[in-house]
Amino acid sequence: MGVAERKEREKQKRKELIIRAAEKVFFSQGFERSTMDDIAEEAELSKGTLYLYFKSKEDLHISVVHKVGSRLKASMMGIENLDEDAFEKLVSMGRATIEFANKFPDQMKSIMLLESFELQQTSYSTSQLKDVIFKDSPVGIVIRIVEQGVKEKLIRADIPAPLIAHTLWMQMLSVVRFVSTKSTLIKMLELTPVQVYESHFELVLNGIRS
Amino acid sequence: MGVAERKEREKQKRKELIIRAAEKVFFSQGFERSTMDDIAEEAELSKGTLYLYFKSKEDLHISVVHKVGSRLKASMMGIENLDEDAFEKLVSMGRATIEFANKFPDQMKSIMLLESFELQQTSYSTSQLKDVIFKDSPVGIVIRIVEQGVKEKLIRADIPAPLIAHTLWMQMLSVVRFVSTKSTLIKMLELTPVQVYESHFELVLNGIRS
Amino acid sequence: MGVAERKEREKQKRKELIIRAAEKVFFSQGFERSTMDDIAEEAELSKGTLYLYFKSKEDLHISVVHKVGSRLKASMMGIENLDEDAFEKLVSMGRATIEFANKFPDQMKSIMLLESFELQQTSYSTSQLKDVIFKDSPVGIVIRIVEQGVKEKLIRADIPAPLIAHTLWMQMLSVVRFVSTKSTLIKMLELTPVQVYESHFELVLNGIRS
Amino acid sequence: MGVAERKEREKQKRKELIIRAAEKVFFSQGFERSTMDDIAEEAELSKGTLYLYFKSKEDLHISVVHKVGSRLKASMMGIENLDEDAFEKLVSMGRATIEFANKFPDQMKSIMLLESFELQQTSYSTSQLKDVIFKDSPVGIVIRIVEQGVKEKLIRADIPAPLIAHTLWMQMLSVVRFVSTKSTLIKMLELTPVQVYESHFELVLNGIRS
DNA sequence: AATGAATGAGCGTTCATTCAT
DNA sequence: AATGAATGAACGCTCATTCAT
Repeated sequence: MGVAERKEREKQKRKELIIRAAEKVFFSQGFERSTMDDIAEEAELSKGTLYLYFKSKEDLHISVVHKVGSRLKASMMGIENLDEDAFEKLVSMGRATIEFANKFPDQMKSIMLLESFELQQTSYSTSQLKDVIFKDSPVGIVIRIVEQGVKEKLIRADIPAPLIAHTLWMQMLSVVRFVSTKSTLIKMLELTPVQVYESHFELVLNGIRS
Repeated sequence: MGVAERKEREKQKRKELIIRAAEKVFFSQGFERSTMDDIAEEAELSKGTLYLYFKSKEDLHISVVHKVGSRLKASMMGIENLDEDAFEKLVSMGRATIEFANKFPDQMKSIMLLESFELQQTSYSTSQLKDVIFKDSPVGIVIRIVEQGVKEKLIRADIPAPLIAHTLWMQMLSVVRFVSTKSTLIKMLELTPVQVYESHFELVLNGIRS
Repeated sequence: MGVAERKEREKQKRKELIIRAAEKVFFSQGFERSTMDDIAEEAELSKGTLYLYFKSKEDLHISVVHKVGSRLKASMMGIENLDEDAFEKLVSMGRATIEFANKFPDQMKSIMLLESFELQQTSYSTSQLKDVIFKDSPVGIVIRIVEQGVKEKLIRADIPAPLIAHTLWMQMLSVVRFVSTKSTLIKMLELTPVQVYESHFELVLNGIRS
Repeated sequence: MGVAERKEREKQKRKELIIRAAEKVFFSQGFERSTMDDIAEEAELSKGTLYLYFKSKEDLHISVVHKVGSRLKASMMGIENLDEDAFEKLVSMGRATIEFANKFPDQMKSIMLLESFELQQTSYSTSQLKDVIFKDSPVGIVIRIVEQGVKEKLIRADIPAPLIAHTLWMQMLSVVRFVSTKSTLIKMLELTPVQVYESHFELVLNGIRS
């Protein structure tokens, strides 16, 4: 019986291996420009093998997105249940996001790309991808924190919590994008990413204070 | 030389014609999924002719992006010279952007896509595209307005003007993206895009006030 | 104007050329085992060019079948209007078929294959092919000749003309198949194809005499 | 040795099992479109196992054909030794064939397909398949019956018995093909298959009568 | 200048076959 | 003996690009 179990585990490992290879390739070349050959080579497997684990390039793509999304979400799991007020939690989430972006820059990029996916006239599977990203998006957590903040009378109640939450999240992605994109500019201004992040928090949180 | 001139003008007209056709096609199907055949048909020219004016599909793509960028910039040209204070000008720019987004949603999408293009280490021409978008980005105008605001003592001087300007511009794109992406959500919250935009202005402008 | 015409004619020639190449390949290897590469090589064209003239391998296949069918039918066109009685016409048709089979053995093979196509569990386009072959099948002519024969009181009226016609046609294919398939056997029996054909006519025509 | 024997028997059983599975799959999807995976699944064995018993897909195909052929032949074994004259025996064989075609339409189709296989210069194994089908074809039995008929002075002696036999058999296949192929036509003519078969017998047997 | 026929490299996917376990 | 994971050579089809006219 240990055999069947180990086999299963090995199979999962292979799947992970392929997803990791696909991640690398997708992120470095974009989905459309990535070929199954590229991925196979990166994974050091034959192309046919990929199809043993994923039924199509698209299926593999979805798995990659899913994986990335759940990784981010996981890194935020704890925050919601901390013994902090809403503002502290929002800052914690921000820091967790930044940490994630530093640790896994490629994956953060993919998240930002995905969240603006509808911008591209994407063919086939946008709806599926949206589902995936929506289910795994941290925005759900943010909504609940904002609701808590409204209850605590810390956050203004005149704007619906979900709107506030989405705005916060989008602005969060905004800074991250800025820092990762315009690093040269930041250096030229003799600033550090940390300073940029901190002033961002100050500005936006101030904006929502009740 | 009149002849040579007219020839030149005709050539430019043809180029414009092709760019317009390409725009339509790229925006309706995405770059990768658009074929030179599609564009040729839309332009009512033969495929070979396209290569007389653009040396590759990529070259045509860059031209389209360039065109779109300069169109947005043009729509903001006047604002800088208005007899308004910095805050009024920033609001004017915001409104101009929103108007542009309403009038040419596809082109606005392409701008947002481009501004986050560097997220993908996209293959071939990212550096060229960056140049294009940077040169044409309205952020240059915003920088000058913020500098004016600092001089007017309306805007806080403790953060470098370019940083403020970039932040403002990124957040601007952020709301536009939000409105265009999450329109269903906005309806569900019984809000209108205008309300979303107005509260955005209030929040971010308040943040930078000196 | 002559230019456009000539172009059109050239285009038709190319189509013919491809069809002829495809014929060769399909008949020598069977449809499924023939590849577009094979056909392209036989036609001395690039694979892409084939798709300029035929939208798929299947489309090309149908064209080939069509061509072959109409070639056979054409070779029988005159017979129906001869000044002969039904029996003489049937013999004429038989001879025309044999002549065709001698002149274009590959194409005759394809006709026989097609007429029994429903035997194979053919996928996709059997219905289209059936239409093609039915429309072009000489059986239509045979039916009209048998009807004439019934009117002339030469052919028995107790069996419906179409049934007789189909039987005749199927038996005709039967001998052709026999001669082409079992030529060694025929030689061993010290017979000639002609003798086999003649005794066939005698037997089957005798059977339908009124 | 009992052990070795049982092993051998078991091996044969497995082979039979696989052939039966392959039969199902080949007949329901056609040879080219059937995959070893399909067959393995139908046999409830792993794909690798198939290669333990058959060295290739083609080898398996040949075995299937062989099996079908011998099944038909078996169903006619008894007839040759009946106490009937040649004509009665020929009718018996015809009826046996029809019965077989009714009971195993798919297998009958495959026989007919095979008998006209040489029409396609099919690739690989035609020669092997020919051997198989020739060895197992009921035509051998027919030849002996016709020879008996000649001796009995029932059947004309001016045409070599093998030629008559082959003609009869080919025409037999012809009707079966007709009935199975043109069933709609037969219904339209308000006929039954039985009537078609009976008139066939009448016609062809009459033709060979001495 | 303009055409459009021709090209050929490349793509996602399939599947007969092999081989380590 | 049996497995099933892995392979890799094809396949049908697409499309950016070239080039003779």
